[in-house]
Amino acid sequence: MAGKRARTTPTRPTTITDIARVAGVSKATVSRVLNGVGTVNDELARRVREVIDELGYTPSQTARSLSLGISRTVGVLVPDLGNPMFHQVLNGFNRAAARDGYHVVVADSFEDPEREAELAQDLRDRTDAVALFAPRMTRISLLALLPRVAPVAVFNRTTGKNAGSVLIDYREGVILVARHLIELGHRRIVFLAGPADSRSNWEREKGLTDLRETEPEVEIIDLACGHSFEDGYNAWPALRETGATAVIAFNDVVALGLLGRLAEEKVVVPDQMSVAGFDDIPFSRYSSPSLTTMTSRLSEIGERIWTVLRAEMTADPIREPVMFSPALAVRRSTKELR
Amino acid sequence: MAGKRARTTPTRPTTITDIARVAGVSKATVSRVLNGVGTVNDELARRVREVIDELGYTPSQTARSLSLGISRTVGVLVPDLGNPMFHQVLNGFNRAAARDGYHVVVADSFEDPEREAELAQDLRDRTDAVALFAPRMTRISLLALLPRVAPVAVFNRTTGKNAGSVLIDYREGVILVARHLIELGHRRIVFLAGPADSRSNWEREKGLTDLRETEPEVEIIDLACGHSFEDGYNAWPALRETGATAVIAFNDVVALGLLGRLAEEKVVVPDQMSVAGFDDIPFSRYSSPSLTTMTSRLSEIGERIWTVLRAEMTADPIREPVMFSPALAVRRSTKELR
DNA sequence: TTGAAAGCGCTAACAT
DNA sequence: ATGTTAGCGCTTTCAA
Repeated sequence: MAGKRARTTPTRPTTITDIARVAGVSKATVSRVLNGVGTVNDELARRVREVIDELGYTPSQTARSLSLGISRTVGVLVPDLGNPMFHQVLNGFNRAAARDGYHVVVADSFEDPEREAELAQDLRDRTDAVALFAPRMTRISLLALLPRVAPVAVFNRTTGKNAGSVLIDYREGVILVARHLIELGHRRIVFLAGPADSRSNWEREKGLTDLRETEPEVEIIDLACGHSFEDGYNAWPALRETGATAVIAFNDVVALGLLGRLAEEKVVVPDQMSVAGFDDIPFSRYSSPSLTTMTSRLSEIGERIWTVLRAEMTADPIREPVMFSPALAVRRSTKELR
Repeated sequence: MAGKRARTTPTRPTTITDIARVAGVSKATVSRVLNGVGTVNDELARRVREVIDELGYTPSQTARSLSLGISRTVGVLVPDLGNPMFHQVLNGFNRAAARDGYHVVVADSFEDPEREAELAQDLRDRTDAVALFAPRMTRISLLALLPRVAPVAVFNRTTGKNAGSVLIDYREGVILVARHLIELGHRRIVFLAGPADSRSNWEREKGLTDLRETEPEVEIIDLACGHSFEDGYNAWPALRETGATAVIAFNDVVALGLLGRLAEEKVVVPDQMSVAGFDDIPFSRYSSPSLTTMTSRLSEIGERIWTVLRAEMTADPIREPVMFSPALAVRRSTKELR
């Protein structure tokens, strides 16, 4: 006889076998009781349930998943759980998944493109599908990863129809924001750029490039910045240099960081400087002044990502990119140039 | 012959058996190559790796976990991923777990106490251990859950030594904040209370009760509020009624929501009203004015939760509650009463 | 209605 | 150094 058990370490305390033994029935019966299938004699069922309660047994989802071939769980890879924008999306996603009886587990890659592929893979190897939220990895890596983790849906990245994708039209968004500023009379506008390698920054840049064509009298200045509060806070010296009267921040977090700095520097917003952001995170309503920003229905987007991911799990996936058009939320941080 | 396969639905495309077959070796050899154990002939190993690459194979973590009895993955249950405070902790936890070669998956209960037990259970049934972050469930439910999900560590809840626990000393924290305000000359202070059933709110209340004893000349008024931006924003009318000159918010999120409202109402902070928060979330540095708050080294706390959870997985757990003392971060939102 | 047993994909003990 | 095989905990087919 070869092949004893492999078990390196702890194994679960109570298994279905224990329940079966104590209740004096077969594992099959316990399984049937557990899953409510095949008519089981009431008396037997009762006894089984009693034993289960008594021993405090819960089935191993790992074994169950292996046996069934599915787990009814999906994974989401997020580059930065700290970004409120992702919560909103995650929220909608979670809700929609729950409606379909799916559990959601989240992994944070902490903005490390190197780890993303491995984490996505690992997540996928324990779940039925994965959603990648704006991964930082290069397009090459992304395209290489996609087939290995299918079914997969991607948020805010294009996939060349190699996976479902849901995107926010940042190009349109930045134009909306910029036009708003232009209508207010601003002629020298700074764009505080985000991570150079991110698609969402790239799209904003494209929108601005278009705009420079159609609005030649307006000066739109690019300033490298970043994506955090601190980046916004630190952007002030360079911003002042430009003599701009309005600024479009890469996102709300950056805008809010900048707002904090401007307050310290006694630069009055919006009187001396108009500031706009992107994403409409919850706090942007409560900052002082409240923040003009590009808004999109993030939680609806999350629900849509679920729909797309769900379709990926079926025979006919939705490969046409789903594009969401943003809108402008005008609040107190922008004002007519006097 | 009975018992065909169970498979309801998809099964993984390539398995270790495929690799073994194509490479012309046994599954054991493939496994050895995969895990770098037992000396495998270089030539064979090379061939195996080639086939693996070619077929784009990655091992099923589910099968691996079942066989090994462990997954080197732990779960974290969070009541609200939207609360920045949890990220900070999660951050430290993740980092520490990664150092020990563990993966972390997160589940969000969306503040629903009903779902917490089930989610925790499910999480546990796919991982080696779980960390419960300030669960909303009642103490009874918590104590009932603990043995069922062990190894388990709990953040910001007491467990009566039925599990490892790490706590922030909010009692001490609120006293620190209140004393600061008292020293500034404030004699009528409002506390915007959080969720009535949460331990962390309860602890703050206790601290204030103590304080009312030792500082009889100071009036500390309790106002039911909540934990969100909106709750803080909406607290204004009731707050004004009291005629207080200083306010301690349940947390930074509430304080920030209030700050937004005060700005709208043209109540100048800190000149007309001092405002303090709890948690020191990243944004509290950048608000205008920056927020005086109770700070604790959240990411260090996260690391400590990992240590405690790790110990729970061994023969001698750390059952003595680990208490973190908070400190005061004085910033611009509080000022001497003139 | 119930039980026996095969098999999900993997690991490791054992034999060679 | 490599292969054979039992077994991890579960589900489901098949037989009774």
